[in-house]
Amino acid sequence: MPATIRDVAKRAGVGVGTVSRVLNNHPSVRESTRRRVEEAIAALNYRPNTIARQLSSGKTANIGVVAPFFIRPSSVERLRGVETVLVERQYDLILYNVETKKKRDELFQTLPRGDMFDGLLVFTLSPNDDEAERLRHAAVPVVLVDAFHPALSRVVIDDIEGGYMATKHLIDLGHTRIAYISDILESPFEFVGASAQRYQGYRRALHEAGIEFRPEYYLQDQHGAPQAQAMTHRLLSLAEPPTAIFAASDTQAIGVLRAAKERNVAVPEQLSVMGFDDIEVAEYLNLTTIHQPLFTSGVEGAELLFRYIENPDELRHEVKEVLLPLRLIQRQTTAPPPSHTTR
Amino acid sequence: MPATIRDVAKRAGVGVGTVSRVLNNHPSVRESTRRRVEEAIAALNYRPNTIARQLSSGKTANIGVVAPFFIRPSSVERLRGVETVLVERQYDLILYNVETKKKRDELFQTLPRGDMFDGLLVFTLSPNDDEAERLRHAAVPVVLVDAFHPALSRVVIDDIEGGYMATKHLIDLGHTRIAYISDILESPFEFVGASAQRYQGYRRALHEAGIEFRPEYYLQDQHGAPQAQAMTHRLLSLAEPPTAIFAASDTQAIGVLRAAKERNVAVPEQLSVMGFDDIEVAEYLNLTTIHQPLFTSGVEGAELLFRYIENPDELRHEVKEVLLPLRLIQRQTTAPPPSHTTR
DNA sequence: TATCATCGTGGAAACGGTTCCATTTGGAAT
DNA sequence: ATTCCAAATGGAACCGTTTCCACGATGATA
Repeated sequence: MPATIRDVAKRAGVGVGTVSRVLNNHPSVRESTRRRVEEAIAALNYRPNTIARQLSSGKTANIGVVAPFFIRPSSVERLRGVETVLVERQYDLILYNVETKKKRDELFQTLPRGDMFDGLLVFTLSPNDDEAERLRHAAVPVVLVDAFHPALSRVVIDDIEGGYMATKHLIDLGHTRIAYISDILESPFEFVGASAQRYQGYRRALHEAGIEFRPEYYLQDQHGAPQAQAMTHRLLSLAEPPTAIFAASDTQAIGVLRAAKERNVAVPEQLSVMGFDDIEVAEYLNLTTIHQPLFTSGVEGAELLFRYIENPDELRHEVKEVLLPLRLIQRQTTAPPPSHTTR
Repeated sequence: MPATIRDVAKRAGVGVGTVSRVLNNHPSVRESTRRRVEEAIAALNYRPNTIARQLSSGKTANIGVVAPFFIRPSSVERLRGVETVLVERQYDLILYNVETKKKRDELFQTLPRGDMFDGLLVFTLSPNDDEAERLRHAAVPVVLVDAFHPALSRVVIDDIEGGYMATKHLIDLGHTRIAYISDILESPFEFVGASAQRYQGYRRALHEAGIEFRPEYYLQDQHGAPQAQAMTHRLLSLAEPPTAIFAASDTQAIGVLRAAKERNVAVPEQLSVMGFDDIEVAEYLNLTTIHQPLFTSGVEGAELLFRYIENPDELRHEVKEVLLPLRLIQRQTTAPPPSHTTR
C-alpha cells in the first residue's frame, strides 16, 4: 500500500495540513518543519494521490481534446501543437477520438460536465445550437479549433477563401476545366464542414472568372486516398476530362496523383493537381497546396483555453475568433493546361 | 452547481446507497424504486462525478500510453489500434508524449504510481533494469509495445530478423554495394533501439553472403526525411556509390527518394531503396519495405493489458512476449542493380 | 507587564462517490 | 396470525487530498 499524507504527517510529527502546505509550496511553513516533512516524504517514498487531489481541489491538471479521426495527419499536427503548450504548463492530455456520429453525440452530451479536465478543446466538429449552448455553460471553458459556432471562441481559417485561392490559382494558370473532389459534404456528423466551405470558394472563383460550373466535375466520397483515386479515374474517363483537379485535402490529392500515375497522365503537364492543408508528405510529393497553420492552430487553441482557465470571467464576456492565415504553396503539381500555348 | 448523488437521493426519497446501486446496475433494486430514482436523475440532469467515483472505487477507466514522438506515423498507427480496443471497453486514453530524455526519466519515475489509470502501455522506450523493476511492481499492470525488457510483458517484432530480411532481399536481387542509413543508434534515451537491431540484421545478411561491410556505407543522423536526404547525397557522392540503400524507417526512405530525384538518379533502375514499417504513405510512394503490424501491435498491447487488469495475478506469474510477424512488401523501388545483366 | 498582530500549526470538514453492515420490508410457508 | 428468510434499503464510514477555522506561540508595541 502506498503511503498517504497521514503516514507522512505521523512520521514527521506534524498535522496533515502542514504536509499539504509543504506539498503545495505554501509560504507559511517554518524552514525547519519543511525539512522534517521532506525527509518523511523521502523516507516513505510518498507521492500525493492525483485523484484525491483532484477531487478535493477541483483542479485536474488535464486538458480534454476531442479529435475526430485523430490519425489524420492534420489532427496529429494540431495535437502536437497542443502538446507543446501542455508540457510547459505540466498538464496532461486526455484524448477523445470520434469516428462515428453516435460517439460524437455521446461526447457532446457528457463532456460538458468536464470533471476529468479543466478545459476542453474541440477539433473540427462544429456543434449545433443545442450543443453549443451546453458547451457554453459547461463547467469548464471550451475552445473550438477548426470548427465554428457563433457563440463559442475558436481558432479557425477561412475555408471559403482557401477554396477560392486554390481555384483562382488554377484559373490564373489558364485552366477552365477544373474539377473539385472532396469528402462527403453532408457528413454523418451533420454540420457544414471545411470541405463544403472550400467548395463554396471554388464556386465563387469559377463564377467570378465566368467559367460555368459543371456538375460532372464535382465528386464526393468518404475521406481517403483510395476513394479519391477512384473518383479521379471517373473524372479522367469523362469525354471531356478536367485539366486540373482541386482536392479538398492533401490526403485526397495523393489519391489523385496515384490515379494519374496509373493512367500515365503526366503531372503537371497533362493534369494539374492542387491539395489543401500542406501536411508533411505534401512536401515530399512536391504537391502544390494551400498551407494552413496546423501546428499553430493547436498552439493558439491551447493558449486561448488557458487564458480562459486562468480567467474564467473573460469567457462570459467575449467570444473570440482567432483567424489564421492561409498561404498558397506552389510546388510542382500545377502548371498551365496542355492546350495552353505559353507564347 | 451540478447535482450530487445526495440531491438525487433526496428527490427520489431514497438513500444514497440506493442511488449508487441504480447507477451501477446492481440487481437488488426493486423495479419501482429504480424508476423513481431514474426520474430524479433525469429531472436533475444528474451525472455522477467521475473523479469522486474514481477515488472511492479505485478504478479510473483510463489507460495511460507513453509514446515518444507520438506524431510519428508509426506511433499514430499504434495508437489507433489501442484506441479501437479502448472504445469497446469504454475506457479513455491519457497520452504522455516524450521528446526529451528528461521527460522520459520523469515519466518512468512518476507513472508507476498509476493513480490516473488502470494500466499503462509504453511504446518504443525500453526501460533499464531499475526502471523495469519499478514498473514491474507498479500499482497497475504495464505492457511494453515495440520495446523490450526481459522482466516485462511486451508486444514486439524481431528487428534483427527484419533488418536481415530487407538486406537479404537486396542481396538476392544481385546487389553487393548496399548502404544502411538510420537514426542515431546510441539514442539520447539510452537504450538499444530498433534501428540498432536492424543494423545487426543488416550486418548478418552481408556476412552470410560474404559481402564485406564498408563503414562508409553506414550513416546515421537524427530521425527525419530531411536528414536522410542529406545522408543520401553523401552516399551518392562517394567514388563508388551504393546501388541500394536500406533505410531504417519509411520516413527516412522518403528522404532517400527525394535525394535520388534531386540528382536524377532513377529508382529503381539506378538505385534500389528499401524502407521499414510500411506506414500509409509507403503505398502511395510505391516503396518496397518491410511491413510490421503497427495497428495490430496497438490492439494486442491493449488486449494483453486488459487481461492483466482483469486478472492481476497472471501478471505476477508470467512474462508474456507476443511476437508479431514481419512481411516483405515488394513494390517498385527495388530491382537488380544497373550492372546486373538479367540473362 | 499587558495588548495585540502575526506567523505557524493542528485537525475537522468537505469534495462526491462506493461499499458494507445493520435494519426494514414483503411475501411465502406454517 | 405467526414465523422466517431473502430481498431491498438507509446511511455511516471511507477513499486521500485541500481548505479553512481556531488556537498557541512569538515578538513587537505601548
